[in-house]
Amino acid sequence: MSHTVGIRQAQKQKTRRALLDAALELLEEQSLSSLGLREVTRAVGIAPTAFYRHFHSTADLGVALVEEALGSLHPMVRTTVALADHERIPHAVQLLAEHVRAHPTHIRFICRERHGGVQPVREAIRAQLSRFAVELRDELGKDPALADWPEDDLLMLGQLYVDQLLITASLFLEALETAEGDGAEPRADEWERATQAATRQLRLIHLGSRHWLD
Amino acid sequence: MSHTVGIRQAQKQKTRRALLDAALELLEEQSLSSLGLREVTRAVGIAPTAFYRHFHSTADLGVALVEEALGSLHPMVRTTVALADHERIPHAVQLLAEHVRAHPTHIRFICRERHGGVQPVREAIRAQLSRFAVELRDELGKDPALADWPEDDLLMLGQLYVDQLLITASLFLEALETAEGDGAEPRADEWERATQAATRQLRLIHLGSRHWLD
DNA sequence: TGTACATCAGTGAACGCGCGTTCACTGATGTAC
DNA sequence: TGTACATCAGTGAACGCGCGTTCACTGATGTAC
Repeated sequence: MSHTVGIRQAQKQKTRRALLDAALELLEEQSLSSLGLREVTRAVGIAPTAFYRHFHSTADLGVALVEEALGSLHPMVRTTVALADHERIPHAVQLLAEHVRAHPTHIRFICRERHGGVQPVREAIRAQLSRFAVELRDELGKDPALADWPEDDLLMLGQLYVDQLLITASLFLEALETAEGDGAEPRADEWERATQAATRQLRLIHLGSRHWLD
Repeated sequence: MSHTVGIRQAQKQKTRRALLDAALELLEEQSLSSLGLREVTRAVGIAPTAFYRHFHSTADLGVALVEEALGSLHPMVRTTVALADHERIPHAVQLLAEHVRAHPTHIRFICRERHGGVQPVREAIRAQLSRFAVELRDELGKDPALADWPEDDLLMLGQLYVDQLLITASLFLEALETAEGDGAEPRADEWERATQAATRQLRLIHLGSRHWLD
């Protein structure tokens, strides 16, 4: 039997998790470039110097957050595009809405730091978004309706969708913020309006793609 | 004869300009939320305390930068949409490309702070972008091809174009950054590729709008 | 199983530094007569 | 035009504070025999 994780390693993982979570919460209200290492350790309840056992710097922590926030989303892209044409957009919007409600801090972090002041983090986000665009290109290429498209047109469409989905995510985020407190439900009509707007914009892009080669 | 500006007032304006310019340059490499008041005054060559004669805080300065960066663009929107259908997109892309080359710091600032860590600045940007969307809605409503559209569909289309133009602007910015030094020319093929991508994405949206009411 | 040593996550004191803000000031510019 | 006073953009010293980073350390966990 392969030995268990080890108490020491398990505890280290737990502290690392606490650092990431505390940072994510602090980043609700500020950018990474103004996030202090001491701020994070204070929130976790450990000495400032313990930070260095886990990350070189807050920028390093930021890169880890990018992988965490976007890494798990790749499977969702593939399964969504694999759906029948008319189910795709409602499904994507629904999935995104649920994801934003489940992980609002992740989404805000990505939106904020995509063009933020910390270069390695920007690069990490750009790399992840490129991956999404390429995956979309590959999946869309399997759609019979797009069979005749050249590869770079498909990539262009993929990028368009990725950017649009990010805009949609930030729209849902704004609807969440309109809610009174932090744990409060978003106003139902606000949420519905965001869903409608997102669906229509994606539908319009979809419609454009149907006539692209006319 | 109404008396001239006054030496004192002219000098104050000049210092204010210098503060805004210095801040804009410093914001190439960082976010507003980590920009220090002392950093800005040091770059200008005045005492830190003189800052308060012009702005309450760096957030306040940021709001002023928003008005400066976006305020002057409103006329451009109206004249572009007023063009004939087939000229609109090339003209818009061309205009945007020139604007990004002429004012890269402005564009980067807006992209960065749109979702950045300083709330009053986010609000100011959101307000300006809403104005653009409304202006686009009004101008697009005059287009015979969109005559039958309900107002809120037109607004949705306006928002889609605003967001897309911002994405395009940041695409041009990235092409600029690929250039070796700061003053260097962007590589011609890089620039051309950005132009092509922008044109095609806008054309696809335009195409979608032509078939929206089918 | 027991012992002796190695590892290493987290500690706590100390450092030099730049920050935002206060305050009383200076001296050129503006204004009233 | 000349004088006496008011205004106010910019100064410079001083403050308390939190920052990132260093360093030698502790003591629980891991490992070799």
